[in-house]
Amino acid sequence: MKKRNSRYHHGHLAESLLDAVDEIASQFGIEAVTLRGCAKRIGVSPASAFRHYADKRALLTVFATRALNQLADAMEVAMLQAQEEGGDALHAVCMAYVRFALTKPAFFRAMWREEMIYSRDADYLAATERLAGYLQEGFVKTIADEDPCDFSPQELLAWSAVHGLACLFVDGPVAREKEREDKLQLTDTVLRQLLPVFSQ
Amino acid sequence: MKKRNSRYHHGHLAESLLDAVDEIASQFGIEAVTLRGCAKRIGVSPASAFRHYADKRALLTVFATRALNQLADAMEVAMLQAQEEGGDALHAVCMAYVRFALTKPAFFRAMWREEMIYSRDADYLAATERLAGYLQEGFVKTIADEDPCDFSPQELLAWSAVHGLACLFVDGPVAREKEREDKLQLTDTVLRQLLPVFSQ
DNA sequence: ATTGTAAGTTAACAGCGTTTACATCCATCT
DNA sequence: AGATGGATGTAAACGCTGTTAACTTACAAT
Repeated sequence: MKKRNSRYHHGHLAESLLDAVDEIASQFGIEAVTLRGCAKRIGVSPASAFRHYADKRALLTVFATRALNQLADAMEVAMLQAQEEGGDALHAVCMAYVRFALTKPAFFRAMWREEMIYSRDADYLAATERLAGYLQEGFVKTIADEDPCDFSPQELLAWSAVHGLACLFVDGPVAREKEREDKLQLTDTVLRQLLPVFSQ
Repeated sequence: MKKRNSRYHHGHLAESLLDAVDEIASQFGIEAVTLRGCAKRIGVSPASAFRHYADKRALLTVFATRALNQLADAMEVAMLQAQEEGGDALHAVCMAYVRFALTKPAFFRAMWREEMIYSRDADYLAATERLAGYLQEGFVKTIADEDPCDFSPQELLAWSAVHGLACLFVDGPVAREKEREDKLQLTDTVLRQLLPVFSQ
């Protein structure tokens, strides 16, 4: 399969670099991610990264895109499961959103750090749209959506609430000392406050 | 008043550094803020900053605290004005929140960038509590607050919604191409969706 | 076999945060 | 008024960063 005689060519450097970002960000936070550090972890020269990414920002953009898709995956799973069990799909998707932010805070931060990524990148934008799609999908059966691309006020409120809660948990002063499960419980309670908005 | 004979001692270096952060962040974003850059802008040696701040993170912490208090000031003004005019104080405070984020996005980002500041700093925490206070104040007349330090689900929902909307506008893909006024109009619409939550 | 190209290396650059040793000024005490 | 000590600024250096340019290696197609 792979020829390992010569160590000169790595073979999967682009992906390995992403994995290195993954590991360093998970351990030490996204601000601690360094091109040289990633290269060293893989056992490769610092300059080699530039054969695969235009600059550090491009690498972080791909990483953010990957993280977005991981979040979207989790939301999809939650949605399908809720639909199977006849539960509230929107609620399940929102809970998955916050759960991901609490489980992988560095990934969640990287997703939205506009100054660190190329936020106009096509793949990145596609990932955000996929994400938004799962949030909207909870509404299609209750509210007639005017424009599939744009958001209804209810949809935007749902996204804002869940995104704001995740951000306040991750970077803000809310429930800083509490356990993960307590935060999820709190999330559930807060989200239930939204029910009268959607069932009027 | 001030002796300007000798330029050796600056006199207001600590504040001037904060102003430099202010200007550079406003022009080029918070990620472009550099200790050396701030020092050069003031006309002072790079090392001088360390007489007043333990490290860069400490400087950014004070800057974030100042920004938090500026936001809290804006919220206070909005609240008082609404109370005078008999308007909805909570709505006014929330609108001020988003308006500040849109007007000074770099400041808003700096406030919540946990990895860039010492978020356990006493002054910083006091500023966040002051901020939270104005959001809670909109509730004191409608909902009996159990614990003034903790948040009720309604209060947390309000903060989450307004914070999430601000974050999505500033760093996210929502309404990226729209004008400031359109975003504020959208904010108003979204916030009005919350009314049934508080008036049941 | 030759050769072209993709993918790696090495060495260097300027700029960064930070520290250490030194210089200067100001306030205070005789 | 003169000495002195602490606060405040400077200069030079450290290792680290992202990035580039010139070079080398390995594979793939002719």
